[in-house]
Amino acid sequence: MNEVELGETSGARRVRRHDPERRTRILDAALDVLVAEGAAGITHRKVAARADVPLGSVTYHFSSLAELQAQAFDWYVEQRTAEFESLFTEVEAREDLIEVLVELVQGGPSRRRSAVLGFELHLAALRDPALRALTQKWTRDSRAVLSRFTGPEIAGRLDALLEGLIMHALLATEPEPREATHAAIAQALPPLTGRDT
Amino acid sequence: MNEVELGETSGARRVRRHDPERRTRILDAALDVLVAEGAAGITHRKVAARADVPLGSVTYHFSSLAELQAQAFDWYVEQRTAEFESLFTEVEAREDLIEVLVELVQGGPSRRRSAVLGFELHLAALRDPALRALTQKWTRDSRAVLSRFTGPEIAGRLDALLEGLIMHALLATEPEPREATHAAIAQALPPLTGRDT
Amino acid sequence: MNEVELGETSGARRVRRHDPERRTRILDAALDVLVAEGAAGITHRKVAARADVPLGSVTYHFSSLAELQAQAFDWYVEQRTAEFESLFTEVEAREDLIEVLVELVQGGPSRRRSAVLGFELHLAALRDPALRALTQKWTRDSRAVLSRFTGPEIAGRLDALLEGLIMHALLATEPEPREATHAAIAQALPPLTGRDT
Amino acid sequence: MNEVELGETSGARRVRRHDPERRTRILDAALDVLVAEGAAGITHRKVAARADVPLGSVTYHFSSLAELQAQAFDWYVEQRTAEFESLFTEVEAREDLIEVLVELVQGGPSRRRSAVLGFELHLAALRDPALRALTQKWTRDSRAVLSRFTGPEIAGRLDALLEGLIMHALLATEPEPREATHAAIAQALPPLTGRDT
DNA sequence: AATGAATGAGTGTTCATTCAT
DNA sequence: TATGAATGAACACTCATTCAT
Repeated sequence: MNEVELGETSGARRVRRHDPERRTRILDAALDVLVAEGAAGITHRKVAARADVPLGSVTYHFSSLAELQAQAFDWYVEQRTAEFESLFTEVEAREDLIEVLVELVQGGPSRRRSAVLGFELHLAALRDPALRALTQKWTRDSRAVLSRFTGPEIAGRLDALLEGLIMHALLATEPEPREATHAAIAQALPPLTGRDT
Repeated sequence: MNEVELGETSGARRVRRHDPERRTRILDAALDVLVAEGAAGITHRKVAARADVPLGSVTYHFSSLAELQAQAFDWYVEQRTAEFESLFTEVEAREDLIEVLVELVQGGPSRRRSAVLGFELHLAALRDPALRALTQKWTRDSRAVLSRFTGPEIAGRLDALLEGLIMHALLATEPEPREATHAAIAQALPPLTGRDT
Repeated sequence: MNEVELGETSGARRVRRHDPERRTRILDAALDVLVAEGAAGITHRKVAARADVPLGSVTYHFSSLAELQAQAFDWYVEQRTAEFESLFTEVEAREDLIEVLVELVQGGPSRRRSAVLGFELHLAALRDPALRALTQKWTRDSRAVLSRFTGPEIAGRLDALLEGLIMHALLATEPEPREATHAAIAQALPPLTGRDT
Repeated sequence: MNEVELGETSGARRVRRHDPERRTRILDAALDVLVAEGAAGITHRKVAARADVPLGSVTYHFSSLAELQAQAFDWYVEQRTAEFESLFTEVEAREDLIEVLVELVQGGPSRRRSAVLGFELHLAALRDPALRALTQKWTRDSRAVLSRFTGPEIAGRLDALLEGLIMHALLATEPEPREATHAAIAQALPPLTGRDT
């Protein structure tokens, strides 16, 4: 809807005829660099190399490095929100919910990239008000999903708890026992309200 | 004798021949820069300017920027651990504990610097194993303090919850109501075990 | 069209948009610096200044200073080999050969640059195996040229003798008499074998 | 004679009561660095580290880096001249002389340090007139020693040849056969004149 | 006599960004 | 539309040298 092949007149992002996924490939590469080296390490050159595109291609598609970073975070949140939502499609009972959240926290290396990016975004947003709009929307969306099961108040607490648990899991040398995570989440989660019981 | 503490009128730097606190001043300056600009923004020059010492002085006292950063984080944790511990000296009943923790989360701009540095350290530690030793010791110490009131298991959950609440507080545009924070902490905190009831 | 070769009056640098010989100019400048200040004195900035290009241009064309030095030496050997070969095109008799070699040793300031660079290369090659490949090719080529007149064994000795004579000539405050050089070379050169007598 | 324990009044170098060999140890360390890294690599710090003395000790004993280098070369030539002279004490016949010189050229890694330093000095002297006085004295002395066996003219040629042979030996990946070196020297060496036949 | 602290100049290198093509 | 060449600012770091002690 907001992307047209031809005839665009506004200043909105163009779509290229050839290699239409180049933009996304660059964004993914930027996220890769972000995970690997942190916000300090992101440069046009590294992103270009990782995306396997010429240097000029990066500066062509993104008017500045800050813009590239911002759009990469946009893209990240977009993906992560969808993924987060999809986790709950089959949740029916309280125990299902707990199980999903435990998996979210414990989810091994596969979840690491995602988690690291989340914290990078949070920290970047501390200093960049433009990004703060994004984190707020993200938080709101996450809580909304949880709220469907818990009500808004519990959702907020749960969200904070998950954040802390994930950070600790990332930093721990040896993984927390699954039962401990389970107990922590269960304690925060009274009998479900919401669409089901 | 040839150096006067007071009466400096110009902004120009004085010759400081004997300056035994220079190291610490540089470390504090590094933390200031870290708060203001993040790990990405720390440079010898900015630190030197903030500490009001010549550039060469920073490289003289710290053999590399990584080393400076590491020692700054050490210094931060040392201070913060002491401060954290002192918060609990007068805690006697469950409600005291809750109150202290709510204050920790809500504590306004005065606590901002401290909190931001904590998250910067966490993020840096994700990539630097040397820093991970520091975060682990820090986490261990924090939990030990909490454990005196709650037992180890609850302490762990509580610590995670606090981490998440603080991050959300930092990012929120308008502060969470104090009651919400209170309720979240209270929920995580069963009747006290430990040295008192 | 918008750039004029002549008529530059100020020392200021012009914008040079299309400058296909820039690489070579940088290499020549590097050799100039090498002659003037030795391997110890070569820096990006000096080379840039001598080549009349911006600093960034040097680092753009050569990925490191070592690479610049290596390519400069390559370029030097390429030129010098050709020059060396051309010296012998008209040599027919033994006396012609001697005369050419005497000139090689005695050849005044015009030859100084070339000779100094040769020794710089030798010394650099002592520590850098990559350069050693270059000196070996160079030595092989030089000897091959001499061999056409003398056979390989004599060529080797002659080559060593010339090297020593040139070094001494460079270091002497007053030039060796031409006859002494002549005699030294003549002694090392038995009746010619090779393509002529 | 030129070094007194006490009561020095002139500006000449002092002798320290403690650690009287520190000066020489520093000079040897400087030569080590020179061999290892070339003239480009010599710094106060590296020399101090190699000599295992404090940084201040180097600047205390030598008023500048150039002075340190110059005195290191002095010290080198002094040692090498003595060593060179001693090589010939037992030379009686032409074949002895040849044998000594072949050994000089072929002498393996043990001679490498010495040879490298010789070329470093030559190259440095190309640009520093003060050092040129030293190289000239050195050359004169070497030739004088050879002259005792060969007469001055032959000594000069021989000296040049040796220089070239040594350089080639240093740069060659596989050593020249001993016979080739022998033949080269023998050819340059007519029946001996001098103190013996 | 001896040395560690200190500093400003200078190094190689990386980089965001601009621009001609 | 797309890109390689280009450049000036900034970076981390090294260093010779000075100086108080």
